[in-house]
Amino acid sequence: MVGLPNNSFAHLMERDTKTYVLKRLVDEAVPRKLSIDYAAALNSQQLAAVTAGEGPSLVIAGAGSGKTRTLVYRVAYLIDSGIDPSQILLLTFTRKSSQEMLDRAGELIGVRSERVRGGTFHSVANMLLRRYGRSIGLEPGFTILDRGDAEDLIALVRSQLGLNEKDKRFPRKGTIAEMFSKSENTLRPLAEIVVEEFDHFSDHLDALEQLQRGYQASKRQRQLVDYDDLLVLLRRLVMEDEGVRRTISSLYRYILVDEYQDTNRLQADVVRHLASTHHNVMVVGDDAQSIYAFRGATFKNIMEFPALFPGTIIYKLEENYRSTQPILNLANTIIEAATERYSKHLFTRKLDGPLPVLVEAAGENAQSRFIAQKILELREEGVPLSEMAVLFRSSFHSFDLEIELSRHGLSFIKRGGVKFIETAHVKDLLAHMRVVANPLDAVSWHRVLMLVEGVGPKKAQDVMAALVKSDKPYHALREMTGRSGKGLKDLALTLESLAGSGDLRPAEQVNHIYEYYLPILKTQYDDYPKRMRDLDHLQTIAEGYQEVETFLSDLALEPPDGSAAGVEATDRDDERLVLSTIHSAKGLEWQCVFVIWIVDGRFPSVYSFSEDEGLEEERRLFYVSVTRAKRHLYLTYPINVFDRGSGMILSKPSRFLDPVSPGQLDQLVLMEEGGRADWYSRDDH
DNA sequence: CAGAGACGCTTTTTT
DNA sequence: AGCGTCTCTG
Repeated sequence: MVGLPNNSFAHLMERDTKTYVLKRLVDEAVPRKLSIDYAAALNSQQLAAVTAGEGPSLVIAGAGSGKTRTLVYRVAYLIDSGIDPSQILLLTFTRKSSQEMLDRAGELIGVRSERVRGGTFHSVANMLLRRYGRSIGLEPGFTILDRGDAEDLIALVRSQLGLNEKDKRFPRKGTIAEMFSKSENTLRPLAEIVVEEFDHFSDHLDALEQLQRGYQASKRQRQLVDYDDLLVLLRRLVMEDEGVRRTISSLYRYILVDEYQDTNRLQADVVRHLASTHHNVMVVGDDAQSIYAFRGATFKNIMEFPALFPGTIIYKLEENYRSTQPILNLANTIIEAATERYSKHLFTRKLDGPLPVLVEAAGENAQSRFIAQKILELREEGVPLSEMAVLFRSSFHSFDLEIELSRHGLSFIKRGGVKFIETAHVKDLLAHMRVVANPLDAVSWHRVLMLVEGVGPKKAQDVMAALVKSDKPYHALREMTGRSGKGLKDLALTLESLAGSGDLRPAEQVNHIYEYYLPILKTQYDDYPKRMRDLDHLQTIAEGYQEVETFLSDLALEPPDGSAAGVEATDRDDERLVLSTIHSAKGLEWQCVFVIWIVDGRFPSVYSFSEDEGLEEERRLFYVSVTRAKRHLYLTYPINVFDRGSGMILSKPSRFLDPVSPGQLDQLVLMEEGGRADWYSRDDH
C-alpha cells in the first residue's frame, strides 16, 4: 500500500482475497507536498482508503461511516497528487449526489475539481453513446424513453402486432415493461423471468417474446433508447468495439463508483471494461444497504468484486458518526439476522441518547395524528423542521399523513412517488418538443396526435404512416383533411414554428407549445389551473438550458426533485419537513426520523413473503431506514388494518423487530384525550 | 370511428 | 386512483 502512514491494515483484509504486490506510483505522480492535511481530517480507516495506491480497491462503508467524506477526499487526493481531474470519473447513484461531492471536493482543492467527470451510470452512458454510439448504429440525436414512454411504445407495438386480443388475461403494459426490464438488467432470457416470477403469464410466453422482439426493433428503427438500453448499449459498445473501449478507458484513468451494492451485472460489466486498461477502480458500498434488487441490482457484485478484480485491497469504514448508540444497537440487531454479508461491526462515540420508540396506533389516522403532534412538540424543543423526516416503504403510505400535516399547518416536501415530470400535462407538452427533436419518435407523435380534436387511435396510426412516407412531415400534416383537419393544421403550424425559426431555446419552445396547448388542457382537465402552474414550473426549468437536446435528456435522466403535489408548495420557506420513500432517503440523514407502517404485511410487504431473497431485501431496507436517524427514532405501526391483497387484518409489528429485546426500545400505546382508547374515533376516510 | 361514461381490478421501490 | 374494457351515442 503506497502512501500509507503505516502498514497495519492487513488485518482488514479477509475472506479469500489473494495478495498482490502493488507497485509504487510513478514518481511524478507522487506529490512532493500535499496541500491538505489528510491525516488530521480523517480517521485511520478513511485515510487508508483515501490514500490508496493504484489498482482496484473495495471500500466497505457502514451506514453513517463517512462514506461521502471519504470519496470527496479521495477525489481531492487524486487531484492533489497531480492527476488530471478530467481523467477522474465519479459514478454515483443520483446526479445530485455527484454534484454535491464535487462541490465539496472543490472546497478542498479548488476549481480544478470542476473538471472531474461525474454522474449516474445512465447519464454517463447517455453522454458516451451520443459521442461513440455510431459504431453500434445509434445516431447522436436519439431520444430517451422514460418508463411511461416505454410502456406506451410497448402498447403501440402490441396493437400493431395484433396481440391485444382481449380473449385471455394478457399482462398489462406496466407488467410487460417490468418483465422486459428485468430480463435486460439481469442478462437473462425473458422465458426464465416469466417462468420464475410471472408464472401465471407463462401461457403467453410466445406472444411476449414476439412483443419483445417487436419492441426492440421499433426502438432501434426510431432512434429510441429506454433506461435499460442506456446500460445495455453502453455495455455492448465497450465489449464489442475494442477501439472505443480503449479510447474511453484511457479517457478515464481513475474510476470511482459510489453505492456499488446497488449496481447490476450490466453496470459491473461496464466498470470492468472501462477499467480494462488500468484497473484503477475504487468502489464504495455497503452490502447491508443493497435495496435495488427489483431492478436487477445484486449485492453479489460487491461480494464478488475482489474475485473479478484480482489484487483488490479491501478497506472497511466502521466508525459511525451519525447515530447514537441506542439507535445503532437496534440497527445492528436488525441486520444481524441477515444471511449473507461482509462482517463488520459499527461503533460510535455518541453513547448517550434516547431509546428508539415503538408506537402502536389504533389505526392509520391515529398514526398520522401522532406524527403531526410529535413533530410540533419536537419543533418546540428546538429541532428544526428541516431536521425531521418521515420514511415509508411505499409512496402511497403517506397519503393520510399528508392530509393531517396540512391540517396542522406543517409544510413538507415529498420525495419519491409520482414525479412532476410524469404527470400527463407535462408529458403532453414535452411530447411536442420531442417530435421536433426526433421526427421518428412514434411515442411522442402518438401522444401529440391523440390530443387533437377528432383524432383517435385509428386516425393517429394513419397520420403516422403518412408522416413516415413524407420527407416534409409538417407539410403532410397540413394536407390532412376530414373531421380533424383543422386541428392538425394548427398542430402543423405550431410544430413548424418550432422547427423552422432556427434554434429556438428550450424556454421559447415551451412558450410556443404552451400557447397551442392551453385550450387543449382546459378541455381535458377540470383542474387545469393547478396543472398550469406545473407548466409554469417547467418553463422555469427550461430557462436554465441552452439546448433542447440536453433539456430533454436531463429531464428524463434526472427528473427534478419532489413529487407532483410538492411542486406547488415550493419556495415558500426552506423550513420544511421531508416525507420520503426509504429508497429515496438513501444516503441522507436527519436528527429525527419517523418510520411509519412498520406493520407485518406492509413492511415487509406481503409480496416479499414468498421468497427468501425478497424478505432479505426488505430487511436491508428496514436497516437503511433506521440508520438514517441521528438522535430520535420513532417506529410506528397501526393495528386493525385490513389488507385487501391478502384479505387479512394486519395488527402485528414488523417481523424484523422480533429479535429486538424489550430493553432496546421504548414502547408507546396511543390513547385519546380523556383516557379512552382511540379505536372508535378513527379513520373517517 | 371518436369520445364519454360506467365498472371492475389491482396496488412497491427507481434510473 | 388509474387503467383497461365495454357500451352507447353521434
